[in-house]
Amino acid sequence: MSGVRERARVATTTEIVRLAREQMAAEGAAALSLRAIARDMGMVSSGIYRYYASRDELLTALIIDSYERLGAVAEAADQAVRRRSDHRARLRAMAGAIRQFAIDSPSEWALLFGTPVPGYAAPQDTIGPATRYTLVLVELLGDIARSGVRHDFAVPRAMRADLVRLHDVFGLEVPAPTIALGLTAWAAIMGAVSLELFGHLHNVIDQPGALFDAVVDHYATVLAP
Amino acid sequence: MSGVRERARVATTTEIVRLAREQMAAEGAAALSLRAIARDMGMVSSGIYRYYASRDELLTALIIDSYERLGAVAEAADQAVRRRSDHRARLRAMAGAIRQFAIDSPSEWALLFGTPVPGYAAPQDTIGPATRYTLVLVELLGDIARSGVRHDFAVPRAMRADLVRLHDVFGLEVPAPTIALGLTAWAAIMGAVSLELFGHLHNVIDQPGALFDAVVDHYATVLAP
DNA sequence: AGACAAATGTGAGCACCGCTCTCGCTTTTT
DNA sequence: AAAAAGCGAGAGCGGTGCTCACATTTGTCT
Repeated sequence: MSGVRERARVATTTEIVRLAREQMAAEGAAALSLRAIARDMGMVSSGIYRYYASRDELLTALIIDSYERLGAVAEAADQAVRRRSDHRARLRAMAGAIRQFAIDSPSEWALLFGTPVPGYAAPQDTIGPATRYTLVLVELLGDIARSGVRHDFAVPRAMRADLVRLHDVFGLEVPAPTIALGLTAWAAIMGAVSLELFGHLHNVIDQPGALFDAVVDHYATVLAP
Repeated sequence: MSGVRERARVATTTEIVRLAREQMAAEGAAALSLRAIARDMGMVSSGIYRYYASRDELLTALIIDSYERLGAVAEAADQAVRRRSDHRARLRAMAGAIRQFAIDSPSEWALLFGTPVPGYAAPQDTIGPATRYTLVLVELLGDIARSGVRHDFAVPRAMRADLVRLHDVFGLEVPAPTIALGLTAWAAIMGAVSLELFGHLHNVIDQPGALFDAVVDHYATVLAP
């Protein structure tokens, strides 16, 4: 156990992932080529398949890794706000970190939130890491609720059962209107970042980041008055 | 002029687009294959290039067409609301039509708002049709403003210059806070639809459409109180 | 009506892709 | 020391976008 081979294997897989990220950053996620990675490693193309059984498997590994990193930056941004009761600052920090992640590595953002790769179905392994960054928002909503803030929002009928389930199964102690508004904020943040990143704002406004600012400002006042 | 040849050419290009849509619906936008289209038409693969010089050119044609259709459904939904002063109903109708478009043809939605195809840069031809569906929202915002509603929203600094430009260049007579909030609503709607369509809600809530409902409800009260 | 040119389709070919399989070689386990 | 498992090489299959020389069809102009 823990022989030369194992260490070599870890090194090889790490190198594959590194080259995959490099290639993804340069050419986009859909252009990821196992053959090119093998070529860069001085290996014959079939050798890659000893480490990743298919292109989808490598994609899954990259996706999980990206979700973890996104979760990590969101958590770090939230934790960096010293005054924990400054909920607006925490929302701004969290959302800003998510946007910065997208700007820093657009290919990763596209991998996570862009068009699903055709024929690729996200396996179970991804759903855990995928929810990590959303938990930061849920935590914040909990703190807002605990501070006594109550939101006046008529929760849509279709959402009520889900919120009851979240309460019963996950022990979520946040009022339904707060969660519902929080999910709305989540959608708006994700939408603003994606619209900005995918270039849909260039023909509307000159400073694409302004839409993000507006979204965050709006929800800062809505969620943490 | 207007000879047999021209009609045959139109028929062929139409057939190509039809088959492309079919294929896209079945396998996703990124899996679109010129060879497969040629095969379906009983033509040798190189023949396609007489009609579309490249895969990207065909994609551009599909994108423009999809933008036009999205714009058309949004316009139709808005126009179908008889009481023009019922701004909430118009917002719901417009947003609902956009969501329905996405659900009906997810591959088209992915083509417009998903990951940009790697190496593909949207040419100038697309920006006109691309803005058509947003004009429906802008029109609505104008009617809301003209009805006397004033929104209390601090427009982000980065957005002010853009809104001034929209006013000066396009003659947009809508107060800045209204436009800013409207753009926020736009981001939220797009985000909710994309999150739902790309399957990012399945692990959060059971009824993915509920988030969309919440978003629309929220902005109905915010924009048209 | 006939000549000419443009439009159209053909088939071979290039370079790439994901992926499979077999064959030796090496490291690890028994 | 023998058996097993892991690994890289190489050939090969079927697919892709795209180019090019060639033949054929078709519309137009003299």
